[in-house]
Amino acid sequence: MGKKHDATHARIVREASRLFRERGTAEVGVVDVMDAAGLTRGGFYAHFKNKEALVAEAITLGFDDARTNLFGMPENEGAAWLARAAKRYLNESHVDAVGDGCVVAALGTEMARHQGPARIAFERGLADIVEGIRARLGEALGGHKPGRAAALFASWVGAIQLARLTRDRASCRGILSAARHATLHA
Amino acid sequence: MGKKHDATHARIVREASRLFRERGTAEVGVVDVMDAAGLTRGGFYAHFKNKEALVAEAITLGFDDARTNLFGMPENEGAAWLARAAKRYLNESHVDAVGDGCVVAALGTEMARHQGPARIAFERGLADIVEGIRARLGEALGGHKPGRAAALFASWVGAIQLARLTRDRASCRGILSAARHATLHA
DNA sequence: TGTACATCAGTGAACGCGCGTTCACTGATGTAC
DNA sequence: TGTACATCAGTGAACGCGCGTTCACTGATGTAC
Repeated sequence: MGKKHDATHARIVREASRLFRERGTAEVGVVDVMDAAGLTRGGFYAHFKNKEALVAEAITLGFDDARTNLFGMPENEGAAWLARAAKRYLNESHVDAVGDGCVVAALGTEMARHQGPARIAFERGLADIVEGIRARLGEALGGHKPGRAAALFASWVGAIQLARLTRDRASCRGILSAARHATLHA
Repeated sequence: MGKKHDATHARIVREASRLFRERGTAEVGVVDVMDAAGLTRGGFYAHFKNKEALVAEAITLGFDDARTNLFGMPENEGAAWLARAAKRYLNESHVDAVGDGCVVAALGTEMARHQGPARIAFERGLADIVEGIRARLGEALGGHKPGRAAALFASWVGAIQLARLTRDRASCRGILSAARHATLHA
């Protein structure tokens, strides 16, 4: 496995991760991904066993992005972290940038039905996120209560999804604002 | 259009609504739906212009179910309604019964990417739900604040989705319990 | 009431198309001596 | 340094399959007289 091979592999996964979030794993074909990576269809199987393997890698990359977004800032615990993370997650540009946004908000419902490697990757990524939130909440913010971190994250995921289903821009902003408020005054 | 035609039509839509929620609109074919309704593929186009039209009707039926579940009980406003609705929505049987469960929790992310009649039907159904919640919350529970009802519903939708992505039963219960708690102590 | 015809509701074979996957191949890069 | 060969990375045509859709048809139900 040479350097060029690895670089190409990474490029395919990155394009796939973006396309899958934008249009769904079922709606985006192997050809679409290879086109986006500037390659032809045949080369795909020199990099992946099959499409399912690509979906799994693309999801893992998506969760890397999510961790960076949620945890990659100076504030790293307690109320300061929570306020900052809510701002970074619950905003209009996240609603618009589906391809670069949270993989749970983009693919959550279809992954809940999925089986196989991609589903495994998704569960692992989600568990990591929830654990990261739990640790940062600490006891003061209820991080020790079972399900608290997951339910908090769920409220963010749901808010982004509903905002994306709301064409009216003012309503969209209202949802985000109410979700932030609920997060910070719970 | 005779009575038999109408009854068959309704049966197709009911089976479709269940199958689409269970397995997704892209993953369920016209043949799957017709098989479930005890018919052959060819008859489909005597009832629907195309698959998209069926998806739209199935979604509308799904929202009918959702309204019945959320609003069809004696308690009809304020804290009493909220407590009862949270119990009916945020429970384990809802997590398990995907085909009979909330259409937003089942198809939310893929509908956010969808265009056309099905998307229109989805937006309308969702707006109805949110308006129903807003009205029942009243001023005392913040129903007059823009986005409050939508953000509340979003937290429920997200909780069901994350619970469905959590294999461990205890964690699943923890999410539901935390989401109920957050709803009632906001 | 009975007969003849029209409409209804659904059948099942066939179609075109797009998708995931395979495979023989080619030009570019690396290696041995 | 130059030559001969091996490996690498990707090409592009072809395949089988499943899906949405069409269509000529058939048996059952309804209607006119």
